[in-house]
Amino acid sequence: MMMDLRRGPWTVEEDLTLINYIANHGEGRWNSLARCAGLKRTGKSCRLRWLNYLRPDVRRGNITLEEQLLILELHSRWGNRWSKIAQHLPGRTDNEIKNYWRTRVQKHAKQLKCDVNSKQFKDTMRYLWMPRLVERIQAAATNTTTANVTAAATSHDHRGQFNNFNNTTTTTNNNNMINNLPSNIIISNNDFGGTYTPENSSTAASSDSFGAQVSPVSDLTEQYYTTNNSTIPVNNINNPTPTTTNPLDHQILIGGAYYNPSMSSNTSTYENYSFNTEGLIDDNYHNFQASMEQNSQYWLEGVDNLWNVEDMWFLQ
DNA sequence: AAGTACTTCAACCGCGGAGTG
DNA sequence: CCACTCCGCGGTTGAAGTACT
Repeated sequence: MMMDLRRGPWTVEEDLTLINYIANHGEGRWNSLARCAGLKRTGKSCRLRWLNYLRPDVRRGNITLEEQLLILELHSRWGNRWSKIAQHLPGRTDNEIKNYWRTRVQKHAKQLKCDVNSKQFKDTMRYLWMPRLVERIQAAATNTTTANVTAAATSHDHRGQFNNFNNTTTTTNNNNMINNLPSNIIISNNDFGGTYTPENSSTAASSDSFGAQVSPVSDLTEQYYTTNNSTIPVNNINNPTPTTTNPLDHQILIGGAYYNPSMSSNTSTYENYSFNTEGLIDDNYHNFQASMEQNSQYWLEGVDNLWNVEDMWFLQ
């Protein structure tokens, strides 16, 4: 029989009912859960409400710089695989990341009058946006060790009204946030001289943890060896020539600059690149900057209304 | 102050895959 | 196999909030 099902925003009472039911019976089997709990909602709706909102470990508040960096990085690898990306951002939901991408990233692309998938926009992200994010993360980490991130409840947040769970202020040390980056994104202030140790890299790619900077991060970094100070594509250990075509497969971040072999000329071998001790800058990066200057009028016009106040660091 | 445009994000929808009988 | 149900994912919508004129 088809009982009348509710739709639209959830009420406090419905939230309470769902929370209490799951506290007593656990989650899963959503259709029967909805029925047994007496909720006039579809199982789907209950699942969504729980996973995206009521779940105790859902992380609220603004997307941090580190999370932004991660989203850009992971999206460049996996595209719109939101749930997969979300797995690497503890407490964030696929919905939230998807919303972030659509409202922020796609907006910027639109304002630049280019497609998010275009090379132009990807280069902008890779050579300007992401390095700048890294710089800001570094700056934040060195400027203060007491900076806190507070997860603020929104006006839609019912949870604080009826229980104590998840109402603690989330306080995160910036150094810890940096440690939470995946190990193939290394923030480093020095040169390319990280010591490669095979035993560190090994095949033990079993952990999804972001904490260990000396071990590969599962499927993200199968092709990487990671050291304390640098991340080196496996291809480059004994063979200087990249063997895959995905530019990001070979992207290395050292000294706050992205090194991306495949951004270079047709003869993209690693020998083409020069490293320095301040940061690793390749010829392409210079070329890109040069072309940016050449097109400064275009870019500045675009950039002028491209970034909101929060993003004004971009211009400096 | 009021009207309008824009932004955000919670929630919905359709689809495809997995499981089951 | 086939039919059916359930679940999870990605795309989309629209209400509420905010900014702008």
